[in-house]
Order: sequence, then structure tokens, then C-alpha cells
Amino acid sequence: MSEQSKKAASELSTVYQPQDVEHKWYATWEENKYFSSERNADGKPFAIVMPPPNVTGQLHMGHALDSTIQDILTRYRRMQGRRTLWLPGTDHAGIATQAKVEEDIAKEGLNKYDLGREKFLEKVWEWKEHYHARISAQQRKLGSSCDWDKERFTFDEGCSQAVQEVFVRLYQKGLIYRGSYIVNWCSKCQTTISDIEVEHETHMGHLWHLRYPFADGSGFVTVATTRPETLLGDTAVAVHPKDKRYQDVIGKMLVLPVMNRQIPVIADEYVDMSFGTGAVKITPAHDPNDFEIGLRHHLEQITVIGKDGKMTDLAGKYAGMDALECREKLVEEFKELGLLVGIEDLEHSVGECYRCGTVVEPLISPQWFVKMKPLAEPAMAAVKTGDIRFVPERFAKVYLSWLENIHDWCISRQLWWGHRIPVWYCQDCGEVVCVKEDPQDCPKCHGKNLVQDPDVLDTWFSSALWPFSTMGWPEETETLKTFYPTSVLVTGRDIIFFWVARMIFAGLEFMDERPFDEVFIHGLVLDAKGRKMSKSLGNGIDPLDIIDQYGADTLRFMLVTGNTPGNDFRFQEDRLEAARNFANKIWNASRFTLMNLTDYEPGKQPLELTLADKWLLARLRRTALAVNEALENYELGEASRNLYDFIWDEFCDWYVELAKERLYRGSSSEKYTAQALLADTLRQILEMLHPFMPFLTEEIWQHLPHEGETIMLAHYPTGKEIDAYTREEEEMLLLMDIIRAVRNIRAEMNVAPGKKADIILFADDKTASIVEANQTYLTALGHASSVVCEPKDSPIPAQAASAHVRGVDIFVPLKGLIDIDKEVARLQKEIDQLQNELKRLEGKLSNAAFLDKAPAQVVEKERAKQEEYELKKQALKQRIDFFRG
RNA sequence: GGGGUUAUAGCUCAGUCUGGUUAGAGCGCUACGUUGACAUCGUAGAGGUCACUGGUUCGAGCCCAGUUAACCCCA
Repeated sequence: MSEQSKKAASELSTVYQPQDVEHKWYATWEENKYFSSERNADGKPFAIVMPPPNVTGQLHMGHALDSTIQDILTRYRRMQGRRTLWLPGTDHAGIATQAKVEEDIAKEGLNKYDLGREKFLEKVWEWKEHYHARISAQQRKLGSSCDWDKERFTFDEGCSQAVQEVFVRLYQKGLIYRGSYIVNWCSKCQTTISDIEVEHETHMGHLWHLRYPFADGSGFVTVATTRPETLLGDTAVAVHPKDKRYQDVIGKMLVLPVMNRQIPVIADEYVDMSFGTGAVKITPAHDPNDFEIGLRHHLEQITVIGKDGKMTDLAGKYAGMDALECREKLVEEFKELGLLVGIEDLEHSVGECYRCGTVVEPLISPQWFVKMKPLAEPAMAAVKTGDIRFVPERFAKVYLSWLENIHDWCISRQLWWGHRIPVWYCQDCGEVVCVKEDPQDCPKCHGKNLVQDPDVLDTWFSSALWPFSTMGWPEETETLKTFYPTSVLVTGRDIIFFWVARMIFAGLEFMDERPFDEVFIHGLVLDAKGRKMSKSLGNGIDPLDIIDQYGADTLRFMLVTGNTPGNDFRFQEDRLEAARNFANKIWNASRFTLMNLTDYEPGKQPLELTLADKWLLARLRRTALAVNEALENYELGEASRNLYDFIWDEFCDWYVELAKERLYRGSSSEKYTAQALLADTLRQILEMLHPFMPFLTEEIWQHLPHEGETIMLAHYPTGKEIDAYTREEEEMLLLMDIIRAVRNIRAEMNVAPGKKADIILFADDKTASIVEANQTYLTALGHASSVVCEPKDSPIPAQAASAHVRGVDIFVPLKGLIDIDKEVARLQKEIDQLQNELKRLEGKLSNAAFLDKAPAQVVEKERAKQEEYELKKQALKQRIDFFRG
């Protein structure tokens, strides 16, 4: 061990201070390009593209979880020798970022029109630069080992090229078209949004029952509506074709009140006979379902509500009025006309903009769409055939059911911040020109009078290309050849439709290959009360605050421990504390180890392994096997739990204590062996834990004997190279049980911790020899002055408390300290517990069917148990008799 | 209306895929304790009809069906 390390060990603080080490190590890793995908150049490629966080603002806890998971997987694979690429990036987030900047300039009393398109976009770029810098700093704080040299932005030059290419190709294939259809309009964002950007919230509202008179004066039809203001645009009333109530009125004409327009009664299967009156007013221009019905029945589309949320000129005398105000006035008018039948309270679902919460208005307008059916088919097949695997599997169902009911995707947005639609309209001949490069003149009439479509594309259009646009597509780059398809996509369950599905069909369409082998879906981070973290609730927690307070390792460990794949989890302070305490525990076990390694040189002497050493190795082996298996299956919580238990319970609580005797009072060889085991086991612990807690593990690893320049590139322990030591593991467990029994007796009998007592064991020869060879463990951990083994039938010691473990009778003579009543009660309690268990076993073993059908192994196990408990019961009973007799 | 998730100790959660251990952890609680790494600690302990009902099985916290409750997604 170096002088420097010796000094370090004694100078280490008794409390781990993450702030001291985290910054230092990240800088070192980055400077040395350990994150680079050029590392392990001969290894099998492993790639993850990072779901690009929006440059809207800073990272939240969900990003911290997402990045932590990806970093764990990446570091694990890198340590396995794989050539890893974790490709970072950010998303321009069209609608969201534009809204933020608009909000920002509004503080100066400006709007985007004051600035103009160009100036406004400059502002957005400034915003982007600011938050991008913040986001990448946050990723570094978190420890993300992504290849920064390959970082991308959805709106950078290369990604934009890919977007143009894809648009033109889809257009030429007829999969992108422009048409006037009903779309979702957000009057606050002043743009259309796609169907999945609409969130349906349940609200209390009213159902107005209104009368529409027949044109021939023969009475009325009563319709029910939640939005009376739209009736100004009604062009029909529909009933179900099988509805007996309305058979004779189908085809008759009604007079639309107020507007005095004649509209027909039509029959359509869509109508729900049981809802309202069974007669539905049809407004093709303001309801998606009515729009469809309108198409089927060739109804006129009359737009009565405009993009500004006000009534249009077609709304007659209500023109110019706010829609909600119009509703009130209109209902009032119906009342006066005697056409209002009644008002009912109704809980109904209202579409809201997912960005700003404004109620969405369905409007007809000319927009660009992607034809989804032909793209959805292969995307479904890829998952059905197992070409792409969802983890956990249940999310495949969610994905498939969405694609089965897919509608065409409205991709045009009336925004400024985004990829401009590569379409020009010839003002001379009306030709529509769709090309990648800005056209010089019209290919048809050669006129120079071309105007580009003012709209931009939905952000998700560019996100859909992320797995290959970031790797240089449409060029056939080395990166693309090496790393596409990527290995796994890690993302939250909330964007399966928005993003995962779209990447899959885009990858299949343009790369002719799936974008990733597996999709690992994780849940959402909720607050301590189980609510989604959100700005409006103000319950969000900034990962940076947590990192400043607890350290990144602690945050990371907390985020993956005690969590099951795909499930949401609650962010709780006490879990953070538990993770911090764990980091501190490792730190102190390491301090202990380092303090005792001052004269240790690896490989200097042969080792003489004791029972405890072999037990430790057996446990290390099992832990490594379990951790590897869990990581292969994306069970990160399971992996971290295994490490936690091994490190705390077995390495710290048992092995460190077992080693002390040899370290302080052992022979040179004994001491050396204990040192070697401590050093080597701790090193492997750190290596296994490194993907979870990268900073702490690097810091300590550097002080321990090791090979290589960084733990990041050390070989991930597999456990396979360690002997199983099954027999020694069992034998050690026996000693541990005896120690626990002795401790229990001492605690129950209130023996002062400083006071030593003898231990007398009645055991068979084999057990006696194990005990005798390992006496020091019992004296040290059982606070004993001596340990004596005697044959099974020896006379029972007087004035002793006793226990029975695995066929061994344990006596702790406590002259004058024994409270007989207390001891009897203690023994009786244990007998009662055994009695219950024996009853269960007897029932089982007297069941002929069990003996007949259960595997022999299971039966044998139950028999052995019965025998052991029976013996134990007898021993305890004997003790009670002894005291009573 | 369709689909999904969850229901296990006072609290927060593992374990259920692949049925067989006296059902585990952290926090909290009780008692004792500063034994030459750690009080962000140690030792010992208390605490659970595994939501309910039925079924399958030699055997169910785990598999199947249904019920109830909470949450989520889709329409």
C-alpha cells in the first residue's frame, strides 16, 4: 500500500462527505474520455439513446430516475467489456418551449408578433442555450456516463436534415397528406394539437334538453347537449336506425331554432339510444364524432366558433360573442321561446390541452397528416413476433391496443419554434412543391413566386427519428452501422404512445429495422403522498437540491432500491436517509479495512482460509450471481437489495467482526489472510456497486489494491470464479446460530455487556470439532470467557440458561444471575412456538396424499424439520423440568 | 364502456413470473449498549388471518375465477 493511501485512510472523515469527491471524479472521468464509445473497441456493442429531456426547463425527479437507470445499465455493460454508447441529447419541445418564451417576453409587455418570427426565434435559441447548459450540468452531477462527444439536439443541423428527408419520402409515398379535417385547437397555445395531446378530464357540467320543431308543425324532437352554443352550427339531428321512438320521423325536416335553418333527421348507428333522449344534434364542424357522421351523410360543415374562441360571422346575431357567453344567452333565448325542456347535472369528460390545460375546441382546418394504418401494421408485428420486447411485458398490451385503434396523426403546428414544413405553394399555378432543399422556382410553371407553408412540425415527428437521426442518418455512418439497432430504450410509461410507438414505426420504415431490441418501461416518481409531481401542485423536488444535501450516489441508490420494474414509486425522505446511511456504512467499513491494510501487499504470501473466510467467499459468490442475474433481467431493485444485504449484514456485521481477532491478535499468516479477504472482497463489492453508486465506489477503490486506472473500466465480478464452499457455508451458519442464541440468552437475562460468561455446548463429535477449531469466533462475538464442548449425555450444568440450536444444546452458566421464573417463561414461549410448527408438520406428514404426491425431497425436508423441532422441544422441556424439579 | 395497476407489519415497500423456509427490509416502536470502522452505529426483541369469496393442487401470499376498494390509461 502506498504512503499516500496510508495517509488517506487515517485522514478519512468518519462521516462520508460526497461533495468532496463527486465533482473531482466526474471531471477525471470526462477528461480521460472513459465515457467514450471508442472504449472497448473490440467489445460487442451496447447502445442506449437517451430520451432527450425538453429544453423547456431543468431536469426533474423523473429525469433523475430515467438517467440513473440508463447509467446503471451502461456502466454495467461497459464493465462487462462491451463497447458502450449512451447517446445524450435534448429536445427542442416546440409547443412547450415556445410557450415558455412567450411567457418570458410577456413580462416585458411583449408578444411574439411584436418581435416578429426571426427575432422571436433568436429569443428561443437563447432560452435553449441557457437550459441546455443547465441540463447537461445536471446530468454530470448525477454521474451520467454518456458519450458527450456524440450529444445531439432534435433541432440541430443533422436531425433537421433527417426530418426533411423523412417528410419528403413519406410525402412521395403518399403517407403524408394535407386536408381539411377536424382537429384539436388550443386557443391559448394558438395551435392544433394531436389526439394524444388532448387529456380528458371529468368535469361537472349540465345537459340541456332542447326542442327542435318539425318544419311541418307536427311537434318537436327533443335533443340533449352539453354544449348548446354549437347548435348554431347544427346541420342535422341523428337517431339510431333501430330506435322505435323515432322510426316515423327519420327523413323529416326540422327547423333549427334561432337560425331558422331547415335540417334533416337522419339515422346513424353511432347514436347511443340510452343516452339523453336518444336524439342527438349534429354539428360536423365542432365535434369529431359529428364530423364523421357529417361525412357519411354529406352534411354541411358550418364553423360557428373561431380560433379565437369567439362566435364567427356564421353564428348570426351571436357573432363576435365569447363562446361561453353565447351559451348562456342562447339558453336564455330557448327558454323564452319555450323550447328549453330542462337542465340536468351531468358528469362528463372534457378535452384539455396537455400543455396548458385550456379546453380544446374541435375545429375544421387544413392540416398535414401522417397516414397511420400502413405504418402501424409492421410496428404491431414487430412487438407481436417478439422482435421488440417490452419489459415488463404488460406494456406491450398498452402499445398494441393503441396502435390497433390508431387515427391519422396531425403533424402540423401553428408555431414558430420547430422544423418548418418543407412544402412550398406556387402562387402562380397553385402547385404544391415538397422538396428537401429550398426550391428556386416552381417545377411546373417555373414561376418564382413560391411561398413556404408557415407551419412547423409536431415535436414528436423529430423525436420519432431519434434513434437514427442522432447517428447521422441518412448518411450510412460508422456509428449507425455499429450501434443501430440500439440495445434498449429506457423511458417512462407515460410516453409509450407519444414516443415509443412512433420510434418503432419510423425505425421500421426508414432503417428497415427495429430501433431497439428491448423497451424498459419504468414508472413515475410520485411525492410522499402518492401524487404525481407537478408544477401546479408545487410538490416537485429538484434533484440538484437532493444531490447537494445527500450526494448523487445516495439519490441514485434510493431511486432504484425497493422499486419494482414498471411501478410508480413514492419519493420519501426516510428512504433517502436509509440510502445515505448505507453509503456511510460502506465508507466506514472501508475506513476500517484501509486502516488495517497499512502493512498489506497483495500476493506476498499464500492464504490460509478459515471457515469464516470460506463462508464469506460463498456468500460473495451467491451475491454476485444474484446481482448479475437481476441486472440481466432489468431487476435493478433486486440487484441493489442483494448488494445492500450482503454488504451490511454479512460483510460489515459479521465478517468485519470475525476478522478483528486475527487482525489484532493473529499470527502473521492469519492476519495476512484476513487482510487479503477484506481487501479483495471490499474491492469486488465496490465493483459490483459501482453502476449504482459510481462516485463513492471510485473514491474507495482508488485507495485499495487494484489493477487499472478506474473502477469504471474494471471487470464486473460474476461470482463464477469463486468456489462454492457449500459445506463451509453451512458450518458457519451453525456457528452463527449458536452465537445468536448466546446473545439472546445474555440479553434476556440482562447480563451486562462487559461481563463475560462461559459457554457450554453438548454436541456430537463433528460439531464439536467445528466449534473447537473456531472457538475464537464464539468467545469474541458471544462475549465468552471460555467455550467447552461436552458429549450429548453429560450432566446438565446447574444455574445455567439454555437454548437449543440444530441439535446442539447451549448452556450459559449464570451463577446467581438466573431468574428462574423468567428463564422458565422464556423457554415456555419458545416451546409454544415450536408446538404450533410441529402441529402443522404432523398434519402434513400424516397426510397420505402429501407423502404420495409431493417430491421426495420436499417430504424429506419436512421430516428433518419435524425431527429437529421435536429434539429441540424435548431439550427445552427437560430444562423446565430441571428448574421445577 | 374497455384495459391496466395496486391491496403483505403502525408507515413505505420487496417477495408472486418459476406454488413447498417458522413470510422479509427500511423507517417507527421496546430494552440494553459508546466492546480499538461507523450513534448516519451495534445487540436483542415486539409487531402480519398476506383485502374478501370460491376454485385448482398433496400443498396457495404466489396459479385461476369472482367481489370490494384506490389509482392510472384509453374511449
